[in-house]
Amino acid sequence: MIPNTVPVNQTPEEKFREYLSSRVKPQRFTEQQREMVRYIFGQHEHFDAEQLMGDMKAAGLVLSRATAYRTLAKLVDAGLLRRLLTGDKSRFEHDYGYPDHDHFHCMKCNKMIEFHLPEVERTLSELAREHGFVASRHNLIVHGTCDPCNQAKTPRRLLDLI
Amino acid sequence: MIPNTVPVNQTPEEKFREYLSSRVKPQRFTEQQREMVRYIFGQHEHFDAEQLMGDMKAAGLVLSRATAYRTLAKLVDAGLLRRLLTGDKSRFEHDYGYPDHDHFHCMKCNKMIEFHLPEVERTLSELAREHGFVASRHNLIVHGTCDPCNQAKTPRRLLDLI
DNA sequence: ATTCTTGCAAAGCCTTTGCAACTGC
DNA sequence: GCAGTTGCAAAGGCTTTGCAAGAAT
Repeated sequence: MIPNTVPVNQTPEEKFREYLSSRVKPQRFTEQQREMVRYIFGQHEHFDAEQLMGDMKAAGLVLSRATAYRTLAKLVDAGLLRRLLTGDKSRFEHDYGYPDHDHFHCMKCNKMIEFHLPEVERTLSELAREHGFVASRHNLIVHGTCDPCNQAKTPRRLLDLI
Repeated sequence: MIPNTVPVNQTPEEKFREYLSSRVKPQRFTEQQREMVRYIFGQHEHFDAEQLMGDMKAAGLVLSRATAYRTLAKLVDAGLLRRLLTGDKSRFEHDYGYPDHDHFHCMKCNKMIEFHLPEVERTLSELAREHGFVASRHNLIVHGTCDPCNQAKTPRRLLDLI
């Protein structure tokens, strides 16, 4: 449904280096940052800070919580990652080298299904223009339950019984 | 652009009472809850928990933080309020008696501008159906800067100078 | 009377930050 | 060597929760 990639002419690592060095106040590219970028772009799941640290630790890569958060913020700012607002904590996904898309979020299994609706985006930017609003990005998540979870037909839980 | 209200046949207070008494385990309607419902539906701004408590206190109505949060959760569950995910904290707005809509969120002045695009909703539910996804609600926020803030033309701040 | 709600303060959770040691450039 | 980065632990901001006292049904 969504093509897997968009052609890019730099690796995520290169793009990040470029971002860092182009700052008014140049920033440094460290080993921890390199490991994070490589690990993150070596897979394609949505993740949150805690998951990332856990997975990297399991892969023998260690970094402190502080560095994880600090670097994630830079990666978002650099346009390499996109931050998703799902309610509680921040979740991240690839931005660079991956087409724009929105999500279905399954409230049962927590899975995120990507989709892309160009006409919706066109409609939105048109409306924004009419309002004199300068749109920079949007966040669209449709909450519900996914097909597998619906098929499962688990007897619904009576939340009020407690 | 958006009609101000949708016809409803119960006051918010009545609807909340009904919700409370229809629970498997009936809940009680207290004075603090009544004050909250009346205060909230007596105005029409978007608000967060802290603002609500501050405003109510200024109006001579007191309630504890715990009660504010607990009641807001019930009001959302009852379909009276809608919870908006703007990133940091939860913001709320009327749901009952107010048409579905989405938002432009101004990143400079924090204002939220409402809009309603039926065709977008139609497109989304169609796509959901195709995926076997059962959608229950969605959250769409377009971030950017609003017309007044754009007109203001304040010299842009060099965030990197620090 | 029973059972839910309140208020307080403490704890929880995610995220940020001060500071000394460290490292990229 | 200078200036930015790391790691630790502590603090921060928003939200939830345990518990005893109070209130709704």
